[in-house]
Amino acid sequence: MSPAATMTIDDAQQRVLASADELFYSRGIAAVTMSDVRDRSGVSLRRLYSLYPAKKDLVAAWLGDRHDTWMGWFTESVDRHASAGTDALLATFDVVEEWINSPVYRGCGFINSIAETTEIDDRHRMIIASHKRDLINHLAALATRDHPTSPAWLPQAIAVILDGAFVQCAIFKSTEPLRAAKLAVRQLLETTK
Amino acid sequence: MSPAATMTIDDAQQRVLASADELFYSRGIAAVTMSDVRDRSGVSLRRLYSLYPAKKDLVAAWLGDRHDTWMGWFTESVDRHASAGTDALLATFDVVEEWINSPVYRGCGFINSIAETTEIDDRHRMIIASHKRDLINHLAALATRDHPTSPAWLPQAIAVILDGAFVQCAIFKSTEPLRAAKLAVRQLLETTK
DNA sequence: ATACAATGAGAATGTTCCTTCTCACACACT
DNA sequence: AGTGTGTGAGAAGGAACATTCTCATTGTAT
Repeated sequence: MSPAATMTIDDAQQRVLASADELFYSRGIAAVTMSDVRDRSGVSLRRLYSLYPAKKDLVAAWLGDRHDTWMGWFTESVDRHASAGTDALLATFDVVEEWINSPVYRGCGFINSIAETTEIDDRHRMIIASHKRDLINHLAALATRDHPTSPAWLPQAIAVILDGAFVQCAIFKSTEPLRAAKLAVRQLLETTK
Repeated sequence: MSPAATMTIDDAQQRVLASADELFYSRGIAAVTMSDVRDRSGVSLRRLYSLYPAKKDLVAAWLGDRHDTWMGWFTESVDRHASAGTDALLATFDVVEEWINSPVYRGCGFINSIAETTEIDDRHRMIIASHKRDLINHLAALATRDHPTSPAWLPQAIAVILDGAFVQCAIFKSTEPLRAAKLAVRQLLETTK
């Protein structure tokens, strides 16, 4: 009944998703071939296609997986900084700075992906929009908790500022845009306290 | 001596650049073939390749051309709004709102392009970074003129906010992010006056 | 009118994929 | 040990596309 396998289904799936993340994020979707994913994951093309019937299915799985991973990392890191005394909304900038400073940083994978029109369809766009919506919602929860008198537009504005910083730090290969962004948010928080 | 031509060189170049802009901006670079550019411009493949020896050369010409066009449109529109009495830095959001509301809006062409890793090389990345740098410099000039006591980070922060709004308005197909962004900038300007 | 040089139209070339298929092997169960 | 199903390796099929090439045509200068 159980299939002869040098690797369990779950194991293969995990390896594929991990490889897909490294490849798609660092090179972009179009620049990664299914053979590249096979080479890095060690999962044969046959198995790869039995897990994900087409590249677009793998891309969708990757986006979903990256959303889970990224949001998990982000919320936990912000919590950690916030419990260390930093204002939670300001802490988002410290958290993001670590990411942007890492050598693998290449902008926001979701923003990058949506520009790859030959690789992305409406299902993918939906996942990307949900990701950004979830980020806004999380910022809104932090604002409600720590800045109860702040204006309703603040979480959306901070999300805009974060996305702008993701983009500009990638374009300029610098964290200067992020620092300006943080100063702006600090000012907003001080004057809406 | 002068070549037999149904179209002058300048005319062909202009038609190619106009077509390239419509196609590359609306569909993305990878999704546009050289034959698409020929079909829309009416300039034969042979001529197209004599003007631009490779697709990447056409892409570079397009990016340069779009920078000129976009910055020209932007600075003039902001001037117009500002001379009508609106604060120049705030006016940038009204100007941008017109663009984002237009049916062709598909985000910032430069931000979109840089994510198309198979189509973009270092020369292109340089043009894109220059474009963003020029935008920041223009905002800095407006700030110096109209908000002489504003902090040094303000122009960079506004540029970050604009880029974030470009991105989020494209992802959500909505101007809501832009409105939140404008409110944030209004607040920044009021509190740093 | 004639010959030349450049051009347009689009066929041909070469490459790069995604996806499917073949074949020989390995494991599971008898 | 024997049989059958599932699998890995990688070849094969088919499509898309950048770029080059062919050939008939057109405009130009004599």
